[in-house]
Amino acid sequence: MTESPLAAADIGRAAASYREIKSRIMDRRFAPGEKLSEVRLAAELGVGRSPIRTALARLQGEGWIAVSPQSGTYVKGLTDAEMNEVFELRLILEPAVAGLAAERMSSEELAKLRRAFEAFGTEIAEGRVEEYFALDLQTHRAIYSAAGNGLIHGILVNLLDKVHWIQRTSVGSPRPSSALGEIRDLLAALESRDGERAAQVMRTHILRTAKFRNLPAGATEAEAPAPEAPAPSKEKAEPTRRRARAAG
Amino acid sequence: MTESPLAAADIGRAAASYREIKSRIMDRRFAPGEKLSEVRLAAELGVGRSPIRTALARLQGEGWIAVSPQSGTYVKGLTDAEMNEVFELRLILEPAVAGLAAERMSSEELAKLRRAFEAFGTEIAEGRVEEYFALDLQTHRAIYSAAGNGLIHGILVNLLDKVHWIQRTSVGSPRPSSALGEIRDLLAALESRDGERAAQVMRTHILRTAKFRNLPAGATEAEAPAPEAPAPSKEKAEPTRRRARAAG
DNA sequence: ACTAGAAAACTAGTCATCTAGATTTGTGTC
DNA sequence: GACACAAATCTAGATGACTAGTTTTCTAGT
Repeated sequence: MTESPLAAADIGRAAASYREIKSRIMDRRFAPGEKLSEVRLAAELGVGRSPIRTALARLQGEGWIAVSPQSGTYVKGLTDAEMNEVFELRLILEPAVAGLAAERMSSEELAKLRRAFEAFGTEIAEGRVEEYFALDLQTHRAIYSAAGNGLIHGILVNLLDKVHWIQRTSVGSPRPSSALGEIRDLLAALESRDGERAAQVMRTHILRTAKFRNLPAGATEAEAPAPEAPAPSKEKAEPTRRRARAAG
Repeated sequence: MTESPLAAADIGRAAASYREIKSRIMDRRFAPGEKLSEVRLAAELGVGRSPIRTALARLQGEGWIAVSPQSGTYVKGLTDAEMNEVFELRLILEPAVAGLAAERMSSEELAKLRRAFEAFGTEIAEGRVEEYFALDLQTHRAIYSAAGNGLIHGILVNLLDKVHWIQRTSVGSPRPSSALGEIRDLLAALESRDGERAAQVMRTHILRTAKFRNLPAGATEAEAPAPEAPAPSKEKAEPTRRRARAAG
């Protein structure tokens, strides 16, 4: 029943399955530690097992799930250590990419970013948090593209998804209006075509973002105490006990 | 006939197929532009199509092949632009990772690298080029591991495979004994626990490596004039005409 | 009630088969 | 010979059946 969310739109059932499953992981309808049965997913999405397997293989490659042969497929949450790894990688790549973008971004693209920034206003009002996130996302993505390196672009886009997941996982995260100033500085650096400065501003921006993510650390602890992924190793793992399906 | 190179050793047929296919791509038994039929691979490796598909999906994710639905799977060579992308990414990541490694590498691991270096000798004699490459590889891998970031480690290991492929693709590459001095400097920087210096030395090392790679540019042009990959895009591509199998 | 062990259920891995679409080949026409 | 069109062939995509292994559940024995 329910519905058939993916009727092989026009991208193939495997790609559609990938999108749907990843989407559910991203918004935590599939929580970390949850078991994903191929047959159940196939039935639920109205496709055979093959496209599901293709989708899961890709998700595994991107680090979203872990497969234990003959046992089960589990949603892999990021441990604190892995979150730090993501942060560390961003801190290396993003400033460098911002530096490249300062030299390579087209004036048109830059003007577009500037317009989007001006349109936003001067502070992050109550209900406009999502809007700010969108602006931030647009800025980062534009920088990734402008750097003109497809390899790095792919890595960063995937990384940004993980950051997004982390943000949704952690506490609602306070974000002061000063964050807008960071984007303003970033734009200014890009417009001045000063790679060094753009890199430095980006570095600061990411450090601040992480600071507002890290402080929960023991405060809100949303729901599950410590589900996490059940050891991606081929060894005898200890998969968390099968949990009742959250989704209706 | 031939043989059955992978009898599902102990890692599963899919993983074995992945290794074998990637190995053949790496040493150019599967050349860029060559068409890889799933059924042919399956027959050749003595497995069904499913493990082949799993292996190909992974190789696709890593950028080694491109799949055109209902048309064919093609070995994806790296264009000059993509080689530059690899180089650019290395130039960003490796110095940063070397910096981390300088702070985090254990003294034992460091001593092991030192021993391997001392054992090599003072210059790269005639028949010892492969030996030098092994030393270089060992050093780089040790640094990747010592940085203690699994995410970056995975990226760099995959990247190193591409570098390896590029090296085998380009001209035999001249490598002067001065390259040994670079490794010596690198080790010294690591031993002094000076992250900044390690990063700078690594940066120089990579720049020199690239220099000796780039100079062919129009010299030896080994075999195929310009096979390359047939547009990974979903659009109407122009797959190179099926070529006779090179392997006997 | 509790443990041990057997049986049932469930899992991903693999295979053979079928399908839809792209490509190549063959053939007739001019 | 050159072109247009149709048929045959080859491709990856997808499916259902089956396998080997794990995990859970049931049951017998104490």
